[in-house]
Order: sequence, then C-alpha cells, then structure tokens
Amino acid sequence: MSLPHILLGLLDEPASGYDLKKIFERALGHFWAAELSQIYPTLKQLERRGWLDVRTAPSEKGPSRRLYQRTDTGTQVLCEWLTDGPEVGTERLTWLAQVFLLSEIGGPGRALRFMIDLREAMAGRLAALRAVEAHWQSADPRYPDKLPDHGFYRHLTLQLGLSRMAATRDWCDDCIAQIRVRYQMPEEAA
Amino acid sequence: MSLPHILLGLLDEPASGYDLKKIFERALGHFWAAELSQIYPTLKQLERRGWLDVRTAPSEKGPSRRLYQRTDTGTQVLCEWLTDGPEVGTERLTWLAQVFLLSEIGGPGRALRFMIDLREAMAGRLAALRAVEAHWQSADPRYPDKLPDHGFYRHLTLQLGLSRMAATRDWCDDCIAQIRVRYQMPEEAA
DNA sequence: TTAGGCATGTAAGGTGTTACATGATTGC
DNA sequence: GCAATCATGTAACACCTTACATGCCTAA
Repeated sequence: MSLPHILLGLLDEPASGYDLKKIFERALGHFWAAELSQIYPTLKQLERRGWLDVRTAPSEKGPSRRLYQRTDTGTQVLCEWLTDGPEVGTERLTWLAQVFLLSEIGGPGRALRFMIDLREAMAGRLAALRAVEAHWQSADPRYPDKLPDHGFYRHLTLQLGLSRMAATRDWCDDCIAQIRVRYQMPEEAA
Repeated sequence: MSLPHILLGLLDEPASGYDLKKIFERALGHFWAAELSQIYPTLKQLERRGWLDVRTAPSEKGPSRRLYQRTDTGTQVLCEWLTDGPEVGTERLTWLAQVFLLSEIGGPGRALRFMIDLREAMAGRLAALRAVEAHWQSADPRYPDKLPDHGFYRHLTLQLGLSRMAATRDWCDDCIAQIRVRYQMPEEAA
C-alpha cells in the first residue's frame, strides 16, 4: 500500500486530483505512475479516514475543483510510513524481463530491433527528465544548492533518475554492440 | 499482463511452480518478484489456454510435482509479446517515492537513518547478485563469453542489475554525505 | 466546428498480496 | 521434538488498468 501515502505526502499544499496527476507525470514519472481513475477514489478514501480535508473551489474551465490537503492525523500516518523504513524488493521492470527472454524472439535481427527500440525509449525518457531539471533550474533561483528541505530530497531523486536513465541507455548501446559482434551483423546491414 | 509471458518464457524446459519460484528468486529477483499463490493459478490458466503442457512426476519429499512445459502455441504467444516491443514506463520504486517525501519524516536524524537503512538494503541486494554471478561462473565453464543464446541475454540483464545496484548504493552514500553537510551532522555523532 | 485541455467520476475486470490449509521428509 | 524445506493449493482482499460517461471553455 503506497499510493495513499504518496498522495498524503504530496498534499502538504492543497491540490486537486487533476493537479496531482500532473505532479505525478512531471516529478515522479520516472519511478511511479498513477491514473486519475485510481487517484480520485483514493483521495475520497483518505478523506473518509480523516487524513485529508477537502474544500471546493470554482474552476475557470470545467467543473469545480475539489482541493485536498493533509490533516494532522494524515501527517502522522505519513510519518509512520516513512519511519517504518525503506520498502525494497518489489520492483517490476517488464522491459528487463523481456530482455531476459530475448533468445525466444525468433532471431538476432528481431532481438536487435528490440534493443534499438528500448534504447530510443530510454533516450526519450532521459530527455524528458533533463527537461524537468532545466525547467526547475530556470524557475527557481535557489536551484540546486539553496533549495528548501522538500526541494532538497526531490532533487536527490531527480539526480538518481538522471544517472539511472543515462546508464540504462548506455547499457542498451553496449547490448546492441554485443549482439552485432555475436551474430556478425555489421552496422550498415542493420 | 506480463507474468504469464514470463512463465511462458521460463518454461522452455519443464519445471514445477515451486521450481519457477526459485528461478524467480535467483535470476529475476532484482527486477521481478512473484509469489507461489500467484504462480500456481497462472500456470493452470496457461494450461487451459493450451500454451503449456503438464505431466505429473513423483517427488521424493512432499506431494507429486506438476511439471509444465511450453507448447508450440505457447512459443508463438511469447514471441508475439516480445515482438510487440519493449514495455516501459510502468516502474514503481516505492523506496524512491519515500526519499521524494523524506522532508516529512520528522527531522534530519530520521532521514539519515532512512538513507543508511536503504544503503544497507542495496548493498545486500548487490551482494546477492554478485553471488549469483560467482555461482554461474563456477558452474558453467562457458561463462561469460561462450554462453549459448539464452545465457547470453540473461547475462546482459545480470550486468545491468549489477551496475544499477552498485550505482544506487553509491548514490545512497552521496545522499548520506549531503544530508550530513546540510544539517551539520558529523559522522561521529550519527 | 472540432480538437484538446480542464475537471469530475464509475464499472468491470485483471493483477498481486496475505493469510490460511495440508502433509511428508530431513537435519538439529 | 521442532524447524525448515519440499510441494501443492484456495480465499479474501487490495491494487491497478481500461473503458466509459459527462460537460465546459478555448483556440485553430
């Protein structure tokens, strides 16, 4: 159970479900995805438990916005979750499972195609992350050395994301090279 | 939907649900986890669809083993899944979400404690992966340069796992150092 | 006028976890 | 005798995805 806690964590300041979805995409996209259809019911549940407060504010376009914010009880629950220590060992990297099984794809040409596509996907995600960093840098003069606490920890996760993404892209390049050598596929024949 | 495909991929050679669980722990543990209570029903489902065959073999200890193996139809389904290209963007790293929210944990002492625990967890997982590598090396004289196709791709995933795990551990060290500097916590006072 | 962004949600179904249930054998 | 390993599963619940439903406002 983590999405409720993440929402709790993000709701230090008031935000709507729709806002939260955008925060996920921008800031947490490289390690967590959440759909609106999951966010909305979860927010209601957290409100029923008394961990969030709601107020309604009119919107300029579309239906009125429901702005949620963490209560003191909510803060306590969040703090307990964090204090329980890191939750590791539940990672699920589908694309890596696919590489693991790539000998079954039906020939080195297809395996190479797969790795090239994977490399492009990683390069794209890396570019998106770099755009997030560039945007942050230009929007906040305190970036990166004088951030407040909450920015400090978020910055640490961004740094890990950037280095993991770059390392994974480089690994893809290495795999591509190894496949070409192993099956004698010169680059011009790809 | 990926677990069915992964099971299909592993069932090139006959294995029981129990065997598969151990294969998960050893070989795929760094990027996928699966419980027996999920594996057993999934295998039955795959058999009903005609993607797996079963035969029963007596066991020396405990109930008789149900040995599953991929059919030709199963191979085709697996191949289609792989040919559809890499599935990216569904990663969920709970511990990284926790770091993202670490300013709410209630003081830098606790944040430091969290990062030290995370570092230890990563170091442990890295050691486990290195043990897998060492075992493979000593058990197969073809390791690492003369492996058959199926070992070749598995080796690529192991390499990525080793480098990611080491990089993440190093990032933890870096975070720990940054927290100490930021909050003026000398190492001897930890 | 139509596509896209804003903003809310529900329903159905698939995926995954935790707890429970059974029972034999091996090693301490 | 007790715990661990072998080996199978079921049931209840929690989590997540996909598809559907509604309706306003803005810009091309």
